[in-house]
Amino acid sequence: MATGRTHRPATRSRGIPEATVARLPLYLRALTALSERSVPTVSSEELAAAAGVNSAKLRKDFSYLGSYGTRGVGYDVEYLVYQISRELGLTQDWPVVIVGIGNLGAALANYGGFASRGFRVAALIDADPAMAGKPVAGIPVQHTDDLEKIIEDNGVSIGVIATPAGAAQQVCERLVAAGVTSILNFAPTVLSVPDGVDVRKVDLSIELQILAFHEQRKAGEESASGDGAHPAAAARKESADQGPDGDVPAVMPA
Amino acid sequence: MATGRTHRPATRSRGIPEATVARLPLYLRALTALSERSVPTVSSEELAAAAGVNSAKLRKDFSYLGSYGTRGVGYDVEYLVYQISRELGLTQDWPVVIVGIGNLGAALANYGGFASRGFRVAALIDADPAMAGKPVAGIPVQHTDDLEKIIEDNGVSIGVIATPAGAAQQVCERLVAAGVTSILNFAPTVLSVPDGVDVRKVDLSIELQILAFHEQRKAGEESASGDGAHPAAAARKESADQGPDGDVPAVMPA
DNA sequence: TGCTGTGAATCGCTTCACAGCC
DNA sequence: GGCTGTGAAGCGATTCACAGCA
Repeated sequence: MATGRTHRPATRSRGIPEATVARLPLYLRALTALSERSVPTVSSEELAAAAGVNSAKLRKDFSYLGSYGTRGVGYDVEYLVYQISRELGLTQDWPVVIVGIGNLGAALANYGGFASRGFRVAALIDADPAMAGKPVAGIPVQHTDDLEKIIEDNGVSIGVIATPAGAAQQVCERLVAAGVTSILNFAPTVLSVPDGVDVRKVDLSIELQILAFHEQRKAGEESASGDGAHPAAAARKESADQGPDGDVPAVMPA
Repeated sequence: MATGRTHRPATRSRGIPEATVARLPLYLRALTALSERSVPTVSSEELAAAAGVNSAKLRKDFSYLGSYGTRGVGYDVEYLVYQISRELGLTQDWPVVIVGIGNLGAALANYGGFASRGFRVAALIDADPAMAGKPVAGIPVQHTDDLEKIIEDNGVSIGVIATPAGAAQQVCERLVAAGVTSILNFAPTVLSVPDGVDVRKVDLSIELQILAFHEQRKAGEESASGDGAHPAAAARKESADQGPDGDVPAVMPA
């Protein structure tokens, strides 16, 4: 137990702010779309609009990576795609295991965006013996008993937990003991992990509760400002920050 | 219930920081677990540990809601559960529609945590005519053509988008035009919405990319500190901030 | 001229440390 | 003595505004 204040300046090593790291994937997606349309260059203004952030923030973000733009012109799309991919570590392939092949786990396994960029589903693992061998998304499900062997054989360092809440902590411990150092947790539980292991979580009901809070507030205000009333087609605004991204806390730092 | 409620929330629910709102669901979950175990009171220290945050932050968070604790003692569990639920708007029922009943949409529909607290799946909507009438999680899927009618008939103000990226913006516009003012977006796209509509997004591949960044960094450092090597059973640390929660940007404000 | 890159100002959240009350 | 509630300090992220360069 870490009682002794292990004060670590959070983001040590390379000085890219967490908030910036969390936005890089957004930029990358926007850039990839531009690349597919063979657009050669973009201005910070255009790219920011496509990524749903403001341009000053984007320029500041990029300034942490280096000086990849050209004054008076903008950014070379292909070059930026490469630089960001490299920065995010997507130029290599990351084998990933998914543990817990229920509804959600199966949906994740089938999710296309997985393989698309740098990630590969190396194995599916479930505790139900009846699932063993059954293929999901073309990959045979393996039993939890073999978890350690699977992790080691495939050199997996990223694990996805999609088990029920009750099983998550134990699965987490086995993953970590077997060598996994990054975990994406879909189970509605707080995971305890040793230093050096990163955890990110995705939780539907938390997101809904946050929306409900704001929804309730809207209902309470009701017609404070003059406009409002007709949300339909009219003015549209690029949402400044959608959801859990622009976030900061991100990962538990090593 | 009701121990020290001598005070009224002097600071009416105006200025609750987004970061605090994003943590309330976490506290609520921890408190609910305590409640089920019939624990009558908790200290900020204990509750903070259960929620995976630090105790000063928790106390500060609660101070925005009012003075619900008792000095020298702690917080009354039942009373706090009620206060936080009320603050989050969970004392009322929120009908929710899910649009896009593919793998993910179906998994969401089946997700238990949905109904558990304040939310009810009012309808499932899909563009595929072949899906129409087919029950998923006991609820018959309806066709997109009837989207507007469904929203209005059920008084839905929260929508979940689980469609492919290409369809998301259009679905979003129809939801908003029909009266939805909060959207949870699972499609990997930036949604444009009018002022007054909140959007939160959940994106698997973004989370993975953020993990990959840190993973790559770890591989680069390698052997900076002496220990390492045996991540197994030893020291375990309550992750300070797991994933997209402790976040701030949250919702696009009205 | 136009757009990037960045110091400086600002904002908001977190953390500290202790006063206040049980 | 113990634990909450909170002013104040600290810190990171955002935003501003403009210098610098193609």
